[in-house]
Amino acid sequence: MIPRIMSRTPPHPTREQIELPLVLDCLSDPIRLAIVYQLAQQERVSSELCCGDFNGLAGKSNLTYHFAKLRDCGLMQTRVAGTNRFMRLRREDLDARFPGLLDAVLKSAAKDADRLQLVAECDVVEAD
Amino acid sequence: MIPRIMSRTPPHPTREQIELPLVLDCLSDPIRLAIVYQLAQQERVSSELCCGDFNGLAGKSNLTYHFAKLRDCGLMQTRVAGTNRFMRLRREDLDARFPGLLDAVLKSAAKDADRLQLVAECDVVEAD
DNA sequence: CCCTATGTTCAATGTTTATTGAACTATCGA
DNA sequence: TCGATAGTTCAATAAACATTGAACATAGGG
Repeated sequence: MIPRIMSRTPPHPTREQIELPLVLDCLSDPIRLAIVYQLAQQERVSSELCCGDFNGLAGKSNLTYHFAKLRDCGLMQTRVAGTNRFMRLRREDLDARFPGLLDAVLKSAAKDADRLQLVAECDVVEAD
Repeated sequence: MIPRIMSRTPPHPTREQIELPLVLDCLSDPIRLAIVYQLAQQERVSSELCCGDFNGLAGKSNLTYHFAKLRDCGLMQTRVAGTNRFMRLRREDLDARFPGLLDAVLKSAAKDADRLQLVAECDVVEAD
């Protein structure tokens, strides 16, 4: 049996490798849009969140799947710390690559927060 | 045998029915993004294009499929005129619903025009 | 050192998607 | 009225996608 390695930082695309269609496709999924939205709100505070902070959105293994997609398209970065993985938006890279895009999407999402069942700004607190 | 009707204007969503995830999903397909991009360039001129103007992008029946998706999500409008169907971007509705979004996507696409194999501004002329 | 918490991997599942080509509908002009 | 032109519909297909649960890996605390 080949042991599988899980403890290393997964690969991320470089800034230049970020592709518009992949980014848009990532953002088109309601769960991933909610993840990105939540990460964007966190930017004002500590800028990082860990997997468990999104448990309300889907099951654990399903979240892992969505995190991988968000990472692969360059929307977010994962940092491994002990048994936790901390994520943050790759805002600088996104803004450099596609100026105004992320903000336009986030503003649009905010406008439809109800419809999209997004967490309100003050709800972004850890659940017990 | 039930005769199928093809000559009536297909249904379009109202402005309020336009949904962010559907719009982003539509724009995430390279062929549809190219269609939208080309329609956006046409805005400066006659604002309308017909199906045949996109024949370079895919086969006819495949284009019909993509047009339907673009219509269903509210990105474009179809007007039936004789044996032609004229399309235009629903810019006003889009801008009202998600301010800045369409322009941000178009600007991002323009930046990657090469990578996305989009027609240059002056190339938007009918092929013989 | 074991137990628990955190998160990943993998295989299986059912759904949606994009793409074809062939058959069809509809309109226009000669 | 016939033929050409423009585009749609439908069925088939293969690929990609989202979701699940069970098994696993990893690190930290008693």
